[in-house]
Amino acid sequence: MRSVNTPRPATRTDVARLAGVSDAVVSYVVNSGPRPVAAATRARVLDAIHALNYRPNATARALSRGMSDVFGMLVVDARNPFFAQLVYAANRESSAHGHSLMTVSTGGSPLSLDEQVDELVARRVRGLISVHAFTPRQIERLRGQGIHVVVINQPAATPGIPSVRVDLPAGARTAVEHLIGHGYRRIGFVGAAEYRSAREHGWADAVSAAGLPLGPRVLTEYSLDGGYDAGLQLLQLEHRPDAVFVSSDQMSMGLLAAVHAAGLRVPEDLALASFDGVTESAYLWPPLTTVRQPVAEITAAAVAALVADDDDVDVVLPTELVVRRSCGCPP
Amino acid sequence: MRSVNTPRPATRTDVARLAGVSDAVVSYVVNSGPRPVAAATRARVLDAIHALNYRPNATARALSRGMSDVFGMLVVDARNPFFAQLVYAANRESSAHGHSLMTVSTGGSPLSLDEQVDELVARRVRGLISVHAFTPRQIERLRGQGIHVVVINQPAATPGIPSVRVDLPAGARTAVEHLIGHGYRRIGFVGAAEYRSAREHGWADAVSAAGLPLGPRVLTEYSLDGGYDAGLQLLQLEHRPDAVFVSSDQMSMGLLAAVHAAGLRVPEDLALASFDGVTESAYLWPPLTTVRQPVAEITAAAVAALVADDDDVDVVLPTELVVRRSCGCPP
DNA sequence: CTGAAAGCGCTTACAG
DNA sequence: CTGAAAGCGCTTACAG
Repeated sequence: MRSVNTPRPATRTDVARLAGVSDAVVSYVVNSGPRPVAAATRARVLDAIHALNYRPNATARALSRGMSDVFGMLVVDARNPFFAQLVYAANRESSAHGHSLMTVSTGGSPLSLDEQVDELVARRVRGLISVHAFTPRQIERLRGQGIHVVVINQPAATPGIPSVRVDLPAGARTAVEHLIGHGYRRIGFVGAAEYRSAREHGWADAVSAAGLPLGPRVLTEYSLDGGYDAGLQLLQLEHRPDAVFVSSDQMSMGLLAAVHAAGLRVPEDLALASFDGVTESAYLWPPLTTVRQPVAEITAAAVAALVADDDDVDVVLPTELVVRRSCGCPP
Repeated sequence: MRSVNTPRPATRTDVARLAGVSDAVVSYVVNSGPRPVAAATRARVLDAIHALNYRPNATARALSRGMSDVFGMLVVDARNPFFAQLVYAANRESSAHGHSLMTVSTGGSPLSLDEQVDELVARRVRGLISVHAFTPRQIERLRGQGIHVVVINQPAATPGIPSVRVDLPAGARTAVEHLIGHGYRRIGFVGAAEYRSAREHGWADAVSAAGLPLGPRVLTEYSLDGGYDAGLQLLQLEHRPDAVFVSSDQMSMGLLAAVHAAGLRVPEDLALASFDGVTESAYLWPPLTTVRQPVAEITAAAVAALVADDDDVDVVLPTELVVRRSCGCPP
């Protein structure tokens, strides 16, 4: 059972009393403003803070300021390694700016996206990093609450809202061009229905530009199982592709499992180029040739946009093709 | 640039005014208590809430109650798939109980564990789910702030603090016994220095009980790279083991990469049994035989302990050996 | 440079 | 069943 007398944490008033100053002065030194404090006074306050092990109550501050110092982050599923790395990086980046991060995996919740955003709004998060696009109505609502928003990794910028993204079609194109350079002539595509366009267009452009016919296209889910399924479908085809561009490393991992289970080999029976460049991609067999998204730079730019509060930001970051063995390159 | 006149969100007073009642009554209906409200009044309030799209301000509520409705969660690194799954499950479980979850990956932060806990304390989190053990001093401090704590996945219970765990040695034992059943006689161990004892003891017990000599033991980091390194070390040994028990699926993934890179095969050249049972383990090549930890049950019990506020809880959950191909079993 | 005081949006005894 | 009022721990004009 819980012990009876729980000593309450020190408050700003306790500190003020001990230091012999007013509450306001304690606030001034804790926040380094907005008014100046004499050096001697400041020292006394600091001593008192230390002696009492005082930590400002973040909820009181949030109420008073009308805004917390928490950022919210919306991803589809933080178990996907790419999102996991984004969240991890965003966490570090937010901390560096004195903010905490509250992450929600929107997929797999019984609540709608709007309801999940509402929860964050109720907590008065100061900013929101979202991999979901928002409708003008949603943006208006968020803005009405004074919440800054930045949308990341969407194929295109939403007007009037800061966005940080990567040139998805260009990234896909470099991967497919690399596959073409290997001499593969029948290049398939695996992607997800919802986000199909950007990466798929990159694939289609590269294939067409090389004067080749479009290979088979499989649309599935962004998941391990989706990738596995896609692999199965591809392998069952009467006329199999000799290479495939897969829209995410997680899908590639699933697809690889399907190929192995069929007793076939990558790249000999089916070459593969992937997208994301998560750490795991180097540890799969074979190691993935993949388009690396600059996770640290994405989150850094996103947090910067939140902090700067400039709605006209549209940062487009470059991707980088990481060549490993799944495409057929030598070790 | 941001639009000028941001309409402020509706407050409880707005609702009260519209419904023609006092602020207190709005509170009573929002919280279904602590005082009863007449049905007709209640209906008017609900209408007003709806009309104004009112959402209670969570920060004001937290200040007033002295406690937020947020749970904190401490993991080492949420990019590790096992932790990612724990976090995901804890998130869902918390939501089901009306709580939000704020997760922090303690590794890789420049802050100490104490400092990271302090941040959560400053936010007045109501409870804390931690994969780290706490010292009596830390527990005392947390308790002093009225914060409930539950420690998960530690090898042993901390007296006076609720804990939810798995029988680590028993789990390891079943995996190693399975390996022994295959006829392997020289069985190695891969684990991490910090948590070595529990899983390592299980391995050692099973090996000794079978009258076999202990195979080589490699201590490294809980990471992909740690697993890769361990694989390298094992393969360089003059007298290689014919099987190995690896302490985590993430490490196993790294080790598998090392084996493949060396042109060797699992299980033919080195059989493998792993620990955790993350989703990914089924998609590796070969699929991992692994000791599955009941992630959903762990988080459910942890949240239940937090909600119940009973310090004497010590839940020990069973693991389950999932047999796949890495141990040498047929597909 | 410092302090007294109002206010942030809630909750909760206390009266009625 | 309902309301007036104090209080949670901060911040921030406003005076001095």
